[in-house]
Amino acid sequence: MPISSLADHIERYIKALLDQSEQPSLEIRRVELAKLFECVPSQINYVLKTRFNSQRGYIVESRRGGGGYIRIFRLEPGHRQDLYAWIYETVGERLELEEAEALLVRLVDQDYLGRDEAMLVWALLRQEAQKIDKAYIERAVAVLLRSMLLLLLHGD
Amino acid sequence: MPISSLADHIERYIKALLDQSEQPSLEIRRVELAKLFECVPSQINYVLKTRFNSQRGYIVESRRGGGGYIRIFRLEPGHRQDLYAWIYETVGERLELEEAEALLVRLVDQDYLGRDEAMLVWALLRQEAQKIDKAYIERAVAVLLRSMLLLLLHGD
DNA sequence: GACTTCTTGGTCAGGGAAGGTCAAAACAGC
DNA sequence: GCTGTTTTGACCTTCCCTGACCAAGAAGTC
Repeated sequence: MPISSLADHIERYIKALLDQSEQPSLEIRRVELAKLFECVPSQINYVLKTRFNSQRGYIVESRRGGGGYIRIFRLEPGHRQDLYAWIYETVGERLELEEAEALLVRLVDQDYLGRDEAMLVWALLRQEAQKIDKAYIERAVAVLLRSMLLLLLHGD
Repeated sequence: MPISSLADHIERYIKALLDQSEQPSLEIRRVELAKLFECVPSQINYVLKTRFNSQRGYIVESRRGGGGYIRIFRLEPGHRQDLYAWIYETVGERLELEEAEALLVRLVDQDYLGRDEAMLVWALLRQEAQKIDKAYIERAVAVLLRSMLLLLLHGD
């Protein structure tokens, strides 16, 4: 691997912008960034996909058409990126309710989550799971728990 | 500094007028607005159709001919006590992504939700929805949005 | 009252301006 | 050479904006 590929440069540039920004999110225009680094626009997508995915603690949202943009959220400013990777790994694509409960307990034990927050997540999870077709419960639990955790952990 | 199209500017202008106004409604003349923003009159219709539809909590009424006008009603937010019931009702069992976005915009407009929070929920929603089997997207969106909203609004 | 004209607003299709996807080529490190 | 990563380009989707044409109400004319 080269010390610094073009993708690495773009990654550093975006992270610097995020550092400067007061807000938790940043808006860029794909064409402009591409022009700045003298590359094709789709290179930006590659960087976003490999460096700014949710496993690494980022969420990317975009809009096409005139006035389009790409918005990047940094879930946790600074450190502890591994927490997000861990959540993605642990939750996975399917999760039983019992596993979800165990996971919540663990997060509370390790002080990533308050007890009240965990209870609320648990209550919501159970309530929604009740209404879901058996065949999809495990998938739904995974998606639900992951989203709620990302939402909660981001404020700390 | 959000990236803004002309439609976004017109939207903000109209909303500012509504905010200033004592009444929940506002009367405009299509030509005048168009002149103000140096665009074609039909651009105003585009803004009304995409930003001030009933999904987003607005009702538009108009009249042609001499002395014609366009009147925009902003539906007042329900009482805070009703918020949960309202969310359950509005989200329902299935929800299209488009409807979810409209609901989020509305909650921000009516100050139930911060702009940053709403953008994050939206980003998470889109991201998770992408990975879900088409046949279940609308059910999943409903469940996800409801959970995230209840999680965020809890405590207000 | 019927006709005409003027004054508004409405609709819709098409071009343009973003961003997305995917597969193949190029490249770097063993 | 083999493998995994990067880079590119062709093609696609979504959203914005305009202009030509349509519809309706008001006011004047006979």
